[in-house]
Amino acid sequence: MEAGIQQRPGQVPTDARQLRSRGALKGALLELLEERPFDSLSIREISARAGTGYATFFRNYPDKEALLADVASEEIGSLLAMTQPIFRIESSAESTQALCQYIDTHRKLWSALLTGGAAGILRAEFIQQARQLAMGMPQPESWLPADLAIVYGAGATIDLLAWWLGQESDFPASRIAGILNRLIIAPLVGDRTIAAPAG
Amino acid sequence: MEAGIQQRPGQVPTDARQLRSRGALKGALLELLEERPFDSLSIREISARAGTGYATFFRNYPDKEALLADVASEEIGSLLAMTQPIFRIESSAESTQALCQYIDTHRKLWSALLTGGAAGILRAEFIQQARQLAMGMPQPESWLPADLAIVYGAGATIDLLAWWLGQESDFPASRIAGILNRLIIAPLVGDRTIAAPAG
Amino acid sequence: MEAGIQQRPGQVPTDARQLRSRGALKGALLELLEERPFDSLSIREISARAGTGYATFFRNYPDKEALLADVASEEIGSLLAMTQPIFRIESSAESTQALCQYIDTHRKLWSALLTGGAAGILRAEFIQQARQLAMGMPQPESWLPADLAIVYGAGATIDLLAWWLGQESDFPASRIAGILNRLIIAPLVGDRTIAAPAG
Amino acid sequence: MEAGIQQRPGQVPTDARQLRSRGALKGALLELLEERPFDSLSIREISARAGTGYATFFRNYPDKEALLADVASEEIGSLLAMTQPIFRIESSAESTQALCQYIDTHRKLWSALLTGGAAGILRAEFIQQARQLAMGMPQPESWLPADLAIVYGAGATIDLLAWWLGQESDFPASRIAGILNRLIIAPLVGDRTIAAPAG
DNA sequence: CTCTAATCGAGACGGTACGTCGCGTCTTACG
DNA sequence: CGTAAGACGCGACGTACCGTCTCGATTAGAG
Repeated sequence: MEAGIQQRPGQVPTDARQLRSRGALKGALLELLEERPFDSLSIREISARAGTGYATFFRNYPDKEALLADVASEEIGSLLAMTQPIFRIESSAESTQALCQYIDTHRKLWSALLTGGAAGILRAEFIQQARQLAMGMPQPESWLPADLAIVYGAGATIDLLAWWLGQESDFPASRIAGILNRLIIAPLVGDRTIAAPAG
Repeated sequence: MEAGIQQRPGQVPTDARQLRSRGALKGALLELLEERPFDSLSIREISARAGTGYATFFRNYPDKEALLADVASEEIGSLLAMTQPIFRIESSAESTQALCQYIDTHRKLWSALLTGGAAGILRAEFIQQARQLAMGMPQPESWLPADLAIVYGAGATIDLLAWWLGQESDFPASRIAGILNRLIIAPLVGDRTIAAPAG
Repeated sequence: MEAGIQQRPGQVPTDARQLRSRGALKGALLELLEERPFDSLSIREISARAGTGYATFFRNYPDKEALLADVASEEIGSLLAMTQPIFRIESSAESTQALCQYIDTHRKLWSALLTGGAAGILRAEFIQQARQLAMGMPQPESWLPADLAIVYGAGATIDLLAWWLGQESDFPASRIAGILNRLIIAPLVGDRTIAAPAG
Repeated sequence: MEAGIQQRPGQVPTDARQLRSRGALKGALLELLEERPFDSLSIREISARAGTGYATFFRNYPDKEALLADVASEEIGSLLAMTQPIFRIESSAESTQALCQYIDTHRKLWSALLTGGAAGILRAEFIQQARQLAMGMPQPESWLPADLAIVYGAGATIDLLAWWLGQESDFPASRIAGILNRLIIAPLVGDRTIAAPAG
């Protein structure tokens, strides 16, 4: 019988064919996301673009969302790898700068990921990876539940970036980084020197 | 000739039958939202629950989202009517208190609205009404684009409330109001007395 | 909800749309049967030929076989209406003549019905109608169970006709009628004058 | 190179592994036939039951029907070997007796073979072997085309046996043999002494 | 208080995507 | 290094829902 997913979720398959299929599907999704919003894509369409059989999709992912989550997981991984120490006080300014620069460089991809039906899944994936990162970090502030700090920090960052990417006018990455720092990061880490640099 | 919607959008119908139909549909949606997430509801199901004919749905709303937007618009209207002066510095503490109290009182409803596929539309509706409210208010801060202030304020508030409603443990409304105030409102209005009440 | 068949099986619908759909489907099936064997036809293909939506097929018939049974039922009805008294001794010769003539006239249709995967359903439908007809008739012979008489008579007749229609050479209907009479009918009704006309 | 069938159809393989595979497949089919109708069996299922690889099936048979034909051919061979002289006048009574006895002894197997989707292939296989047997025999009767005699004789016999095996009540083999003799064999061979034993 | 037209229920229809299944081929990875 | 396991492309299946449509039957509100 060949029903169901052969690989456990989160497990990279070893079979070269599966690797090829998944790669093709991920690539096709990224391509299509730059053309149309996520919701409007059908599995048939993604499979066709990937040059893969329709049923093969289900051999690798239970649904469209799982594929997006896979893609999102990778992209967010790249993003966070670049901006790891974002929550450390001493370097948050540099981190937010790096993050916004990275997004700006891959603006088209991230526009696709953050606008359209994909945002929800991206947010969830971002929060999850943030949780992973936060495990070894100290409790930020007593008045703020740790989990809320993560959910809020990740969610608000996503919102801010989505707003940025959705604007017509051209805000430079540095300005957005500054806002991100002052509006979101600073209140989280309790650093007053950021909140009022001019003071 | 009964094609299309008889009433212009945003226009309340005068015919008693239409009023009854819309009321029944809104009620049915609210009922069902407390049972299952929005995405999983079908128009057929909502119509059946409302005791209304299937086609009648389309005589009143173009799609499922429009009905949700209608419901959301009303609920958010009630919410904001109760907490109007939230962005005025002198009364933000009281406003956030009132807001969280209101949500807590209608906890079940707002859980349904903010968790499940409905959140996106709620957020959009909330932002739109926030924009209306903000029209007569002064530009908050120069470093922060006005529209971003609204989008961020509304979005982050929604996120915070959604996190709260999704928690198992019982955070009192007052504590959430405090966090809301310090984490979101204060950085927006630039009031340092909130961000560091002990200072 | 619109799942399932709205009309009880064997019940002719009153809705004009359903009548039209069923008629179109039956016609399409008959057309296609003259082109390719029944097994190789897909529901999609029949629907397309009928100019009817794919899902509409299932609104009217549970599967391909049911549609064939419907068509078969009608055709066999016409056939038997023409040859009712086939099992009455005094007129069996005339009846078999009429039957074979009728088949010969509609040779193409009956070739399609009796060759290809359709034969099994045709046989079943024929047996069922034969059972109906036989209800008011006397027990034929004690050595022969009544039900077997029907099953055998109907089945063997179908086989004979199928053989005839599958032949290249041109047997006249009258000859087949004679064989049918002598080989199948006579042993059933126990008439020796048919079995040995020369005796 | 494993494309295509290594053995010509009708050719018994010499390779021990192929012999083992085919045997296992035939055995598995026979087992499964006693559980569910032929149509509902899948090649995957038969292979699994046989303990053989899925692809191995195709190395030995082009499709499911070919395997059934192989099985059927053997079983019919055994059957006919036991009842060879069925069409010889002088011994038809004994032959039909033997045939029905044999079927009765292997009732379960033959029930499976004659009821369910397998009947068609069995009928074809039976007719083919009957044609082989009939090659050396004289033209039975001038009014009856020789090929029709075979097709009809084989088909009607199959029908009669299928009816018998499908009955709830317990007809003894001898009675069925009598009916077979009188209803089918006698008209074919033109023996009036069978058709009316009491006369 | 009547009559006319809008609205209603019911539900069939053409479409489209879903997720499952089985086929027959072809590639892998293992023994 | 040969063979089982099984992934693949293909395509049909039957289901679900969408949004449109055609029916009477009912009912509201203008005259």
